[in-house]
Amino acid sequence: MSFEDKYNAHESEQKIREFWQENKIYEFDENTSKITFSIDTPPPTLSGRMHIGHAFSYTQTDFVARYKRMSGFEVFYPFGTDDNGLATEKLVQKEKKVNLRNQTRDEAFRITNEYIAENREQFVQDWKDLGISADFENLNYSTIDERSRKISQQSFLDLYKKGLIEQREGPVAWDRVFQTAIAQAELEDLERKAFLLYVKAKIKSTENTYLIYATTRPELCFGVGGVSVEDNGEYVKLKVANEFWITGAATYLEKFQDIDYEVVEKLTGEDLIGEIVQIPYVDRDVKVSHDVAVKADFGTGIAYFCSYGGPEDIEWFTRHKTKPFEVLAKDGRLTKLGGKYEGEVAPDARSKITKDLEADGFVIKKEKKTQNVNICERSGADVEYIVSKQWYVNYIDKKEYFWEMAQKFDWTPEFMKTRIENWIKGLNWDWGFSRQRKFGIPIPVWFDKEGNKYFPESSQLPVDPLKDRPISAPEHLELIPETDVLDTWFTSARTTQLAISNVKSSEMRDKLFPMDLRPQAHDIINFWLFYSMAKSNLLFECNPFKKVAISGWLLDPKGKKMSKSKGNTIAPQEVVEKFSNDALRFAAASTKLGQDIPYQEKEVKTGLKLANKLFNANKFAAMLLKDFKPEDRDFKLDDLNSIDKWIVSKLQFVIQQATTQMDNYDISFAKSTIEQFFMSDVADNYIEIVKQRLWKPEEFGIKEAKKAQQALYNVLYNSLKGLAPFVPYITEQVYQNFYKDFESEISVHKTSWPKVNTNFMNQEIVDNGNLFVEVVKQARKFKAEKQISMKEELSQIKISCSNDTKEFIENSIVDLKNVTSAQEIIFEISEKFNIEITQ
RNA sequence: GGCCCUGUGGUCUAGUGGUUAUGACGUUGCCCUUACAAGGCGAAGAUCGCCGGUUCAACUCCGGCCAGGGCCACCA
Repeated sequence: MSFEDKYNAHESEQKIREFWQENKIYEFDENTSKITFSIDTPPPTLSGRMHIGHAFSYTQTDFVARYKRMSGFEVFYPFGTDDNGLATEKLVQKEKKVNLRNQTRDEAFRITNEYIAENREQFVQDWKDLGISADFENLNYSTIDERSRKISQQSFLDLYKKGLIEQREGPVAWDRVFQTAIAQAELEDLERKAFLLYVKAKIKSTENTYLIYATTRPELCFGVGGVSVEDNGEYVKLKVANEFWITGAATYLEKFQDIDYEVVEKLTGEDLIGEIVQIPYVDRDVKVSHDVAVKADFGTGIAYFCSYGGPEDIEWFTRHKTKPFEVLAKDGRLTKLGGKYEGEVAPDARSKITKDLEADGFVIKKEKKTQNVNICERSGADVEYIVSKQWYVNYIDKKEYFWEMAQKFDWTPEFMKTRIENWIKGLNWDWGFSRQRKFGIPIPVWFDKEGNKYFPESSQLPVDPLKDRPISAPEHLELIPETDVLDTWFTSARTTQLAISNVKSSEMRDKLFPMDLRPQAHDIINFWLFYSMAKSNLLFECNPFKKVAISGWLLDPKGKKMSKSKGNTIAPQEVVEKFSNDALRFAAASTKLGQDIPYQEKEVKTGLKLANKLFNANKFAAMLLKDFKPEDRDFKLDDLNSIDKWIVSKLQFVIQQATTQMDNYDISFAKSTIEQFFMSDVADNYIEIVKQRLWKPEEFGIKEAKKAQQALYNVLYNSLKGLAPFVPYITEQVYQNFYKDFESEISVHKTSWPKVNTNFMNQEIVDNGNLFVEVVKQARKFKAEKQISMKEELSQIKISCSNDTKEFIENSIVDLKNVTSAQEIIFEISEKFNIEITQ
């Protein structure tokens, strides 16, 4: 192949991609003797198309994969899709025009998997286009496919056998729209306005005396479990008209400014404990008690707890050994306990009861307040806490162990470790993993009439309890199937095993686990990362991967979060259309791991520039190396002229530095180390300096030209290999056009990462060469300032330098004269380096 | 409220005790120099968020403050 006139990125990338596919360049060889490097690639949700944040984070992983491959590892680089969740369910329903909830599970799986099979190729194409070097053909999975269901259900059985799983009744965070339990991690914060009502509750034992409590959830009063005060706290009794109000001593001045009152008595919490109060509309006695959560100087110093206003209330009930009341049903509506408000959803009941309380004179004050409430991430409804029977992985007592194991990961960047630390240390709940949804992987359990549990044999997995029976159960026994499904994280926490299950050789499977690298974005540290490590540690007492590399978010050019609703998203497909895949990858290579960075189109532009430069410099080299032979690749440093030695020697330092940077996952640094060497030292300087010697061997000598050819081939080829992980298309194109005639590998991506040749490393040569280049720069500057052409001749350049430098420069004096067009170059021995130019 | 990250020319960014403070984009002058006009070679442009401290020496270390972003928690 040879070089076209101009580099056409789109055409070229298309052809190169086909070439890779035909030749299976990135296929994983499970019979390899090489050391493996395994990557737990995040499976994207099969929906819509790849977004630009994906483009950046996946390429960042790809740089590592390609580097490792070139460094001699057999890279295990799978690519699955996460199709187990609501997003997929919605998508399939929309595209297939079916309601999956009306189907049997088997049918729902069949339809979904059919959809995935039909669309996977197209969906994954964006990643392939980007040059992600995963083994898409052999190492794939879907989190809803049969293998995945089997693995998920097996891990349920394993955890159960270990005694870590339990089904129990208890309060759970609840999504009333989807009518399912949800996890701590599925909550989202929402800031909004709410009314804080100050309500009076009559003390039964004393006439006209009331406790004042405040609440934002008046509709939950029917679930009141008690009223609490702080036992040692100070309270006051106020006389208001002909009533007596009891409230906190520290705050009444501020709270009741608008009210005409008179302080009649000072009290402590002790004085109130044991009293019976009447909460408006609640026809049940409520006792006043002490509770640690109540502070006399906060609010009114008096609080009621209901089932359930929030997690705090749940603990409150536990502390007081009080049985909760079922005020809200699973659809989020008030039960018959709610009296006249029965059937209303909480927000509606709230506004109605507020009006009633006000009308009946129970509200003494109404405060508008900004509050942060938890809403369900998926439905957007207020989170309610209700009592129901759920399945749990009991791990709350293992927080310390988890934190210990989390510290064993090799974190990049290091500070992301504190995220998981905060999360683990702040965990309050066991892992409630059952979901009351139809679409999902079923929990593999049956019950008999007495409530005994029956489990399937491993050999029959995956099962659907709704249609299957456990082999072990007596034939005529009547069994009731469990209808709940597993939380999606229960499945995606095992992506390592899912990916590895593609491998046939069990020996190889063992080698691949734990995986070497888990790349992921920081927003799911508390989900995917945490659940993955928790589950692996519960099952095997080991971490599922060794290194964690956390990528940042890609923000819009102004540094704001991209979102569809804001309309500030950028489609990677359009960027590629405008520039190229290499260019987009280059931009991704410019960002530091773990940092949120704004998208800068100029970086993409710079990437295209680099690709053009690679094309042109190598096209030029191909012309000048017409008579170059494979055996010419070998040379000794001493065979070369001094400026040739310079570029070859400098290359060694560059390789050394870039290799260290890659090993430390300092990807953007490695990229710019090589890029700068190639752009500045090789293209701008070295090639310019030796151009004439290469062009005119008849004038400057065949032997002299050969030296430059040898150095040029060496530095260009190694630069090409060093840039191959970042811009795989253009480097492959150039390799196919030229280097393939000299090298044995079929693809540049099968060649090895540049190695440092210590015989070529010489700091003195590099220093002197840099001074040589300085002379060139000064001459250019001189001409630029005089506004004359670069071709214009200079009569003399006088260089003041050390004797060593003089000898170095003199050895390449012909090149210096050529590049500066100086007629005469004279030297003066001096400690201080200086250049004088005469026109 | 606790914790984490960030603050360097117009914009983005490198820089972990001594540098003429890096590079890119943008701006600008010259040049169609036999690879490259989606180019080449130059130039201009930064009191390194603010205030203190440590030090012979601070963009760099320490403390405080300010600003932006994030995580977690609280939320009667």
